[in-house]
Amino acid sequence: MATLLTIGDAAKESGLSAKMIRHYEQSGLLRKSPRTDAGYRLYNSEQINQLRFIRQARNLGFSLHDIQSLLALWQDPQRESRVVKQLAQQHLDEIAGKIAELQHMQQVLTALADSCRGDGSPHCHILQQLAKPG
Amino acid sequence: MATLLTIGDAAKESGLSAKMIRHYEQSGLLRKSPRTDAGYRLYNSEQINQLRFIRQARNLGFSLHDIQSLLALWQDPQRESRVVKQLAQQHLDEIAGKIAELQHMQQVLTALADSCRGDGSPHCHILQQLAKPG
DNA sequence: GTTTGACCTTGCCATAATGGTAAGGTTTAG
DNA sequence: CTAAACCTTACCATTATGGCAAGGTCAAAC
Repeated sequence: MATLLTIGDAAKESGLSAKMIRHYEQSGLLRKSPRTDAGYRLYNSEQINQLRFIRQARNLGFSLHDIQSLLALWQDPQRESRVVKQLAQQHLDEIAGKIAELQHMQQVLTALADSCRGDGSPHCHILQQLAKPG
Repeated sequence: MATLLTIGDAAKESGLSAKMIRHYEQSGLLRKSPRTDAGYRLYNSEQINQLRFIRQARNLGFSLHDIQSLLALWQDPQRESRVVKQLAQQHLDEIAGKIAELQHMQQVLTALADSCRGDGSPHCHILQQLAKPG
């Protein structure tokens, strides 16, 4: 059965917002969807699957740019899994980089916060440290 | 000695870019700096210190919004260190949240990547998983 | 004294991904 | 027939930063 959903229902089905779906279409991530006579977008189950794919990739932190590649690979029966894995690995490297950066901030700031009494007095190592020229 | 620096030198001294300094001024983070007759901004050593303060806070990931508060606290001799510590703790919570989120992505994606052969064949668990309805 | 290069100025546009709002058309249920 | 709940487009906002362009200024070299 070729059930066709309007964008609101497609949003509910996919876990995206209608706003995002329109945005993805406009930015070329999705092909333009067919419309009713009144101009309402319609989505079939294949397109719903695409939307779900996008949502899951977003949940893994992939950029829309990367997702465009992932979608293309997904739809290419001739793809080499090497390419997909490479994309994933690249993204993992990025994630690891961000984690490291955040952990560094965490470490430094935790040390500072620990040495701040946090009471009613104005003395505070955090401000003191931020004010140091280093 | 009241050495006055132009914005380029202030940028070098502080580790910020001239663009950022102008932006900080325009967004109210910094007071409007005095100008030469020709309209060039001039910075004295106190303002250079402020710029350094901002850079260090940025390095710890504080938003410009938070930095505005930090600057105000820094310049208030009546501050209570409690307030500073609270700000820091709040930011630490945010950092921890982001780290957790990234680590979750890392974990899931690593598992997927590990189960992708990454060779010349089209078979790929990563795409398979992204395509699953869950 | 003029030229040249390195500065400075403002203003506008771009990024990434999303949300909000407004003004207006459509469909459906009462 | 009307009201609610949809849909449409278009524009603006967010966050922090970079880039570019058109034009003014300053210092040094010629």
